[in-house]
Amino acid sequence: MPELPEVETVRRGLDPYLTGARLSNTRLNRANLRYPFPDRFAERLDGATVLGLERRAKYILARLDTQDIWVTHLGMTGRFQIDQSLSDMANYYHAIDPAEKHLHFQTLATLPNGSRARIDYFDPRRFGFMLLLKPDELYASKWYASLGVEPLSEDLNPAYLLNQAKGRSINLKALLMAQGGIAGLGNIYVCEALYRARLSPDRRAGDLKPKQAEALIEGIKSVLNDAIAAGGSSISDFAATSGELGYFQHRFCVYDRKGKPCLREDGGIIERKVHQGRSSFFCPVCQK
DNA sequence: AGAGCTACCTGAAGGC
DNA sequence: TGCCTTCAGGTAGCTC
Repeated sequence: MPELPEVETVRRGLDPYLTGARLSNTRLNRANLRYPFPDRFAERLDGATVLGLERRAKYILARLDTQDIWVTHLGMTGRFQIDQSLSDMANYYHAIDPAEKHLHFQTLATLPNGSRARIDYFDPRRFGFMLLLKPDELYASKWYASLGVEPLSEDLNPAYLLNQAKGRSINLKALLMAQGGIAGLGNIYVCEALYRARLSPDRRAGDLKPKQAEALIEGIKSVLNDAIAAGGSSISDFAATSGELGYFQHRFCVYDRKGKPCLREDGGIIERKVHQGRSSFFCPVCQK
């Protein structure tokens, strides 16, 4: 599900309910997702107030007034859902019936004006995870420190990309997928960005020319911005916190379009090829 | 350094 | 109807 646009869509959906809210009644329905939940997780969330919600790459960071930072990664199938229809505490918890066997985490967010929302986290494959860290623990952690630049920031520019690509023999698909260079792109948006730049995923990174780097930067930023504006891409099971689906999936030019015609006048038939174990989709005619 | 494979886990879809 | 295989938005770890 979630690459940067989907994670940003989730962050924006949660923000009005979580920022400024006091957490309570946190409940875990199992001991682990990808990793075990943090020690005393529910106890440490309960009573805390969320100061703000941020996104870094594909991570959602909730800063708490307890100095803890509540980190969530959605993995492949993680999904937050908000329920504001709480008439009384008796219906606070979902009944855990078979249809909701993937509901792993719940917390109650109460804003200063008294309005309440229950925040539910579902994750069928459980590749997602939650952490609770002090700021210095976060900044010192290997995974956080190794994240590359934010693609929508000024930090991602042609000079940076050329420097990343310089002398590398990996292909462009691998270069863009690596979270240590540019953080937040995933399989879909890498495919789409390469298409927008008319560059083949197989092209050797070290051969990238300045003009091509500019086109690639433009492709990356434009596809991410377009996808965020569309509320992300809903394929299979992604939905915003409101349950609404994104609609960028209807605007894919290459992803999951194997055998279909390229949308460009000078294009061919979209092909699928595996790079590093992940499907790449591209037009062999207009992407060189 | 980089490619390829495995693992984590469930569910959907397609072939027969 | 089932049974089997393949594939899926991510990341980490291992070998060669």
